[in-house]
Amino acid sequence: MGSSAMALSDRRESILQIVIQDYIETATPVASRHVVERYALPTSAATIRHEMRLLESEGYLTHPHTSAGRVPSNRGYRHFVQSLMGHAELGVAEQATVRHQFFQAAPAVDEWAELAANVLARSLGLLAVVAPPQPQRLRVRQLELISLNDLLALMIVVVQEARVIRQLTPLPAPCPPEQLDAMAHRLNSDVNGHDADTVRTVPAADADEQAVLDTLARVLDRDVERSGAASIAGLGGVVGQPEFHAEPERSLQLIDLVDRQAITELVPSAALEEGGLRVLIGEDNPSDLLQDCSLVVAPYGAAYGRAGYVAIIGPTRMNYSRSVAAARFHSALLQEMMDTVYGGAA
Amino acid sequence: MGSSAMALSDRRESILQIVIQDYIETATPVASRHVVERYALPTSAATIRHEMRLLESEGYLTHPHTSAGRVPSNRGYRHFVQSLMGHAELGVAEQATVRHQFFQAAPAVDEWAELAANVLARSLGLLAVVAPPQPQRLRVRQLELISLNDLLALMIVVVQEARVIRQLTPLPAPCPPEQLDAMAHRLNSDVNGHDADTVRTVPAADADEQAVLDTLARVLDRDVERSGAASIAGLGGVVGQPEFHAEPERSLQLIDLVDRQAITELVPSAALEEGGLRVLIGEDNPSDLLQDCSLVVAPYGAAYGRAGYVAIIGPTRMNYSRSVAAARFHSALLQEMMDTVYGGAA
DNA sequence: GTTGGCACTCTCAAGGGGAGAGTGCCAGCG
DNA sequence: CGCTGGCACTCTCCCCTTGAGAGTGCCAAC
Repeated sequence: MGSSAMALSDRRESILQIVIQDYIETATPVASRHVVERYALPTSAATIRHEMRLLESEGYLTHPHTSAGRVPSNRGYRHFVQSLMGHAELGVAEQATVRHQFFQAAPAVDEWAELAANVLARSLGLLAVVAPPQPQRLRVRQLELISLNDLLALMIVVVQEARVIRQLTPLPAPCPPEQLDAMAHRLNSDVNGHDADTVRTVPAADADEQAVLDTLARVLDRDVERSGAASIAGLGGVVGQPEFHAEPERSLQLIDLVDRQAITELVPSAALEEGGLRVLIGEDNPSDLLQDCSLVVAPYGAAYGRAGYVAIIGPTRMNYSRSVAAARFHSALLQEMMDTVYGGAA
Repeated sequence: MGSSAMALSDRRESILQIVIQDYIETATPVASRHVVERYALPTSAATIRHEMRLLESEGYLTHPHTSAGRVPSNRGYRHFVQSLMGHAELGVAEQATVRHQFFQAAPAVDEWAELAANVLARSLGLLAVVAPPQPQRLRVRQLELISLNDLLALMIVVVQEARVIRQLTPLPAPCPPEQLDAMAHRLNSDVNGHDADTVRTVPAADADEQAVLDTLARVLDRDVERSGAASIAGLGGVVGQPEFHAEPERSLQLIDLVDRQAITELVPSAALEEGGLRVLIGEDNPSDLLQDCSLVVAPYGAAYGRAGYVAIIGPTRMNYSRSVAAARFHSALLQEMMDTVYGGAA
């Protein structure tokens, strides 16, 4: 495995960087001759071969077979991400466009997550998973009751955790629209800021009010479970990558996971705890499915419960620089959106 | 092409039925010997071969190549669907389970569509697309304004067409919560029952009110476009089918279409106009992508605008009996749900 | 009308070069 | 002492061939 402590010489580092960037771009093993020609290096192919050999003996590169060019190993990618890739930012114009789209969208975390996933998937061509934060409890911000008929009301609850909940509520006693309106007004001050538990302690004036409060409490409980359905986009882009072409079963597994909304299982919760952006490469990932894949995770919204995250999944050969920049930008934007719109109440 | 008018003999019909059912089940061309053995027919393989040859000359069966068994042609499938397959219904227990799930869900067409797509995809193992009806216009039923801060309000619009719209609204002049509340109350009677066009004619008392009305009108217009985002599920099941294994590019196209939410384009609007359930087989379909696929479409909710639909997409080799039964059941259920919950207002 | 027999056709999987691509190493050179 | 050109070596990939297997189509007989 070579001496992992020894620093790489400058030239060797830049060769490593070239090999990785070229491989990221072309998806084919990169040959010594290709390197000198394309990058107009002042050395011969033989010299590059020599350096590549050393890089391989130190574990940064591999060899699919004897007569193939070099391919970055996971260790190579890791070094690249830590030291070689630099720190890119999204272009100003792109930032502005995305920001604009967000302020156009309906003001709910789920919508933002959906939008973020779509934008990320499209701009990176990779799989994007965006999960809203999971509140531990939901607190009422505003309660509305809309009469559908005398015995059925539509309840709308805006909660402080950036969600709007809708629920049908049967009424035990007939209740005309105006009366329902009055009830909503009355209850609003009683339940404002309350969570499921404290809503249960609010006294009710009559049977209808009791029914509404019961439903409200139940719904607050239920939505804690249900909330945070992650948005997923970009499946087409990722299974179109050459690494998936070779192994159709892997593609199928991935498709199935996405279809069943179960890729969230692939994002290890440990990655969220530190709070910073993380890059998991190859075997860092818990699942076999992602052995040749990398995962970029950026958490956000920890103040609103269990943190949500922006995750990018793609082959280890992904463009880390862009992915990291995009994930960082979107997580920050989501955080900002939540703070602006719902922050005052958190 | 043989005499299309001539009726098939009883024996030939039952051989056709056996071949189609066997092929649906096994996905491999069915050989004459296989038929006599598996179904214990009182004739020899040679006789079956003879009949198959006639069925082929009449266009009901085909031949992948000289030494392969028979495969149903599109015409064969069509005949099967029309005359041979019978009329199945979903099991009572299954009906009850699904019904229960629907009444548990949040009361909005989009949620129901999502649920229906998931249930269908899971139970059939095929691609399910469920689109809510598209209203021609949205009419306000109730308007709520929630103050986020002095310059930003959260607008919630309940419309008569079974939807709840949320939108952020910047306010030109600072407006404290109580004042906003009063404005909502005042506006509510002005806009109730109005659509985008008539909302624009409502006079505003001040700049903030104008801003709110503008946003409202814009949002009503925008959501007419946006509404009816179809729910899609079951991609995993369908690309796992053997017919897609052979052609990865086709799978990719399909995945991409699903990913971009664009499969709705594959459902020809002509199929919705008659109002009844339709089965489109192979070249009946407008898109090249579905050449070896069939589409089962069941419209619903035409009373609420342009009709929504329940669509099942799978290889022509799909289980038509189950697909048709399931599509019929779900479209009826969706219709029923809409009528129960929003019917009074339509 | 039905049947067994048989020749015929086509697919599919396995095996065998030949071309091409790259490396590893070495001897020589600045 | 590091760099370079040269060259043998290895491995993949593609094409071709070959043989086994599967099913049919047809025919002559019942």
